Amino acid sequence: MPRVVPEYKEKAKDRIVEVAHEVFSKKGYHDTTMDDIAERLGVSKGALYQYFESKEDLYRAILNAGFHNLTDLLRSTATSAGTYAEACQAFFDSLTKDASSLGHSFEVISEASRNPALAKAVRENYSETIKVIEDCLEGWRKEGALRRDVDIHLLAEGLVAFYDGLMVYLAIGIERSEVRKAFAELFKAIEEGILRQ
Amino acid sequence: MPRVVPEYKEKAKDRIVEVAHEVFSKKGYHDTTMDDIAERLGVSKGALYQYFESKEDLYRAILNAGFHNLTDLLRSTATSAGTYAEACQAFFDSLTKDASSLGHSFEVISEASRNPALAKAVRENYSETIKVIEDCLEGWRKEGALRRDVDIHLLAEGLVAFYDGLMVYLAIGIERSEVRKAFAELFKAIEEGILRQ
Amino acid sequence: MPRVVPEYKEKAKDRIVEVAHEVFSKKGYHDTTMDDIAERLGVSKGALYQYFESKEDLYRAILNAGFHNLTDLLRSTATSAGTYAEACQAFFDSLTKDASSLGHSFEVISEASRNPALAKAVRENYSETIKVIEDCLEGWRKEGALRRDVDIHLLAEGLVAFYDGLMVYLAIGIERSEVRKAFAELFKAIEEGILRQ
Amino acid sequence: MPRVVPEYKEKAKDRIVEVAHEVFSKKGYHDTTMDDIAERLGVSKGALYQYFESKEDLYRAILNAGFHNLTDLLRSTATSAGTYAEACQAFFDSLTKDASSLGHSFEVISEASRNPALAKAVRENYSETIKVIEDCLEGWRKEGALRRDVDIHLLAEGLVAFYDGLMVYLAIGIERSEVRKAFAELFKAIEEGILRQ
DNA sequence: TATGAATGAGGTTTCATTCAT
DNA sequence: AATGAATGAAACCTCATTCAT
Repeated sequence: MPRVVPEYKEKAKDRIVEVAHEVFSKKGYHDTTMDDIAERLGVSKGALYQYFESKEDLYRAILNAGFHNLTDLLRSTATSAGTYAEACQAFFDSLTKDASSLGHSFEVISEASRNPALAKAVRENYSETIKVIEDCLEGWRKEGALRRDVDIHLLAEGLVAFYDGLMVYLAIGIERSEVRKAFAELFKAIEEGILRQ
Repeated sequence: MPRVVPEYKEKAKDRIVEVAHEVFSKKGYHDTTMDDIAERLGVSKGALYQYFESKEDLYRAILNAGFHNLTDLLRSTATSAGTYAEACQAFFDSLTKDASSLGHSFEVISEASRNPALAKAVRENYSETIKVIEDCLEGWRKEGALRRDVDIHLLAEGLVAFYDGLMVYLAIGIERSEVRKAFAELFKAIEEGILRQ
Repeated sequence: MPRVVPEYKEKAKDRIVEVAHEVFSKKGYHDTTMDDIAERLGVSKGALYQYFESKEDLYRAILNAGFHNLTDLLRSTATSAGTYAEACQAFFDSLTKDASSLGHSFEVISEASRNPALAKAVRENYSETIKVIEDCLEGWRKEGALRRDVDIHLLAEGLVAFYDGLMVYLAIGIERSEVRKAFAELFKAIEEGILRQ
Repeated sequence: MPRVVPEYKEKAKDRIVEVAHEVFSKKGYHDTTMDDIAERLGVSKGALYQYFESKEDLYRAILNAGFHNLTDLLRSTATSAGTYAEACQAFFDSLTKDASSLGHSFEVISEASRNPALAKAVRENYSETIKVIEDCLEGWRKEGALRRDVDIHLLAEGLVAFYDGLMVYLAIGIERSEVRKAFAELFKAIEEGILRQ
C-alpha cells in the first residue's frame, strides 16, 4: 500500500497497537522499551513516534483498543447465547480464552489507582462493559427469567466484579478448571436466588 | 557475641519494610526510588543496602509482610462478627478502609502473571485467605445457616474473587458507596440462593 | 529550456528564506525544526531540501538577506532625514520598530564568535552599515555641522556599537521608552562634545 | 578532601561551573553536551546531575557566576583607577582581556529575548553593573569632574550599551586595536561634551 | 555501620535527512 | 517536484548499585 494514503497510516497504527499490546502484556509497561516494540515490528524506534506522541500515549491507545475488543466480544457473546446459564458459560469461556493480557489489565488498574486521568478512562470503559451486561439482563427480565425486584445495574456491576476476581485467579496461575468450578458454584448460588421461582 | 545485634538488625529491617511498603503503595514499584525510601526513613540510600541486597529483594520482603497483615485482618473480622450479613459488611468495611495499597496489590498481581515464583507466593497467600473464609462458612453451616449442598471451598473462592473485583472498582475511583451497594445487591442474591429456606 | 523554471525556483527560494527568517527569529536556530518552517510555508519537509542542502545552508541564506534589509533600511533613513538629531531619532525608531529579530541577531553574533567564516560575513555586513553612517556624517561635516577634527570612520563605528548595545537592552526586555531616554542622553553628550560650537 | 563535608560539594560545584563555562563558551549551549562537560571534568555524566538539576540549571549558574565576576572586576577597576580617562581605559582593557566568553554572552542575550525568566535574570545583572558605573560617575561628579546637569543613571546605561556594542565587534573578529580606537574616539567625544569646561 | 558522591548502563524523545511513491 | 514515513544518531536524564571515607 502506498505510504501516502491516510488509510496506510491507520493500518500502521493498528499494527503498532497490536504488537505493542503483545509486548506490553508479556513484559509489563516499565520493562518494555520502545526499542522492544520497534524491533518486534521491524521498524526503527523513531517510526513509533510518528504515530504516538509518547510511550504513555501508545499505552493508552492499547488500553482503549483492548476494552473495545472486550466490549465487542461481550456483546457478541451476550446476544448469541441462548439461556442464562449458557450465556454465562460462553462468556466465561470467551473472556478466559486469552490469559496473556491479564498482566496488562491489572497493571492498568494499578496505574489507574494513582493516575486520575487513566482512572477516568478505565471507568468509562467499565461503564460500557456494564451497560452491555445490563442490556443482557434486561432482556432476560423481559422474558420473565429474572425476578422483578433485582436492581439490574447493581447486579451487572457485581457480576463484572466477580469476573474480575476470577481473572485475578488466572493471573496468579490457578488452574482454569478450578476457576471455572468456582465460577459455576457462585453462579449457581446467584441463580437460585435471583431466578423467578 | 551479643544477641542484641541481630535483634536490632531485625527491628531495622521491619521498619524499612514498613516504610517501603507505604512508599511503594503510593508510587508504585517502578516510580519509587531507593532514595525515596531512604529519605522517608531519614537514612542514606546506602544504609538500605545493608539490610536488603537489592530493590527487588526489599520489594519481596514487603509482599510477605503485606499478606500476613491481610490474613490477620480477615481472621479477626471473621471470628468477631456474628451473623453472616454482619460478617460480610464488617469484612467489606475492613478491607475497604485502606484504599492506599490497592495499586500495590494489583501491581503484584500483574507481576505475578509474568513471574511464576511470585505467582506461587501469591497463590499460597490466597490459599490462606480462602481457608479463613472456609472456616467461617463451615461455622455457619454447622449452625444450620447454610445449605448442606453448597461446596464451601468453591464458594469461598467465589467470594474472594468477588471482593477482589470490588477492589478493582475502588482502584479505578468508583465511589465507595456505589461499590458498597453493588456488594450488597450481589450478596443479597447469593444469600437468598444459598441460605436454607 | 524554459527560462521560467529557474525563475520560479528563485522565487520559491526567496519565499522560503523569508518565512524561515521569521521562524528562526522567533524560536532561534536550534529550536526551530525543518518541520516548523515547512508547516509555516504549507509545504512538506522534503520540499525544503529541493532548495537548500541543509538546515545550515538555509540559515546562511537568511543571514545575507537579513543584512541586506538592514542596510537598505539604514540608507533610506539616513538620506531621508534632515538634521543630525532628526536622523538619529528616525534611525533609532526604525531599527527599534521590529524587536522580533533581536534574538536572531545576537544568535548570529554568538555563532560568529566561533565560526570564522560566519564572522567574516558579518564583518562585511557591518562594514557596509558603517559606510552608510560615514556617508551621512561626511555630509553633515560638509555642511559644517561637525567638527573637522573628528575621525568619521571611528565615530561611525562607535555609533553603531552604541546602537548594538541598545539592542541588547531591548533584547533583555528593558522598556523601549527607557532605552530611548538613554539613547537621547548619550547622544546629547556626544552632540555637545562634537558639534561645532 | 573527604567527599562527605559540605565544603567539598561547594568546591565541586564551583569547579563544574568553571569548566562548563569554558566548554559552553567554546561550543555554545546547544552544541555542548553534558558528556562534553563531564569528560572535560574527568567525571561521569551522572555526577553533574548531583550538582545541577539540568543542563539549563547549570547554564544559569554559569550566567550568574559570570556576571558576579564581571561586577567584581568592574568594581575593582572603578575604584582603583584614578582619573576618568584612566578608568575608562582600564575598564576597557579588563573587559576585553578575555574574549573567549563573548559567544556565551551573546547567546545568553539571544536566549533571553525569547525566555522572560532568563531575561529577568539578565536585567538584574545589568542593573548591578549599571549601579557600579553610577557610583563611579557619582564620585567624579562630587569631585567636580562631571557637569551637574548630566543624568547619571541614563549616562551609565549609555556607557554600558556602548561597551556591549564594542564587544560585538570583538565577537565578530574585528581587531582589538581597531576597537580600542573607536572606543577612544567616542569617549573623547563624550568627554568633551560632558566634562565641565 | 552509615554516608552520599560517583558510576554507567539504559531509557525516552527529537529531528535532520533520505527516499520510495 | 512534492510528499511524508522511516531512519538512526544523538541528547538529556534517571537511578540501582558501589565504595572510599
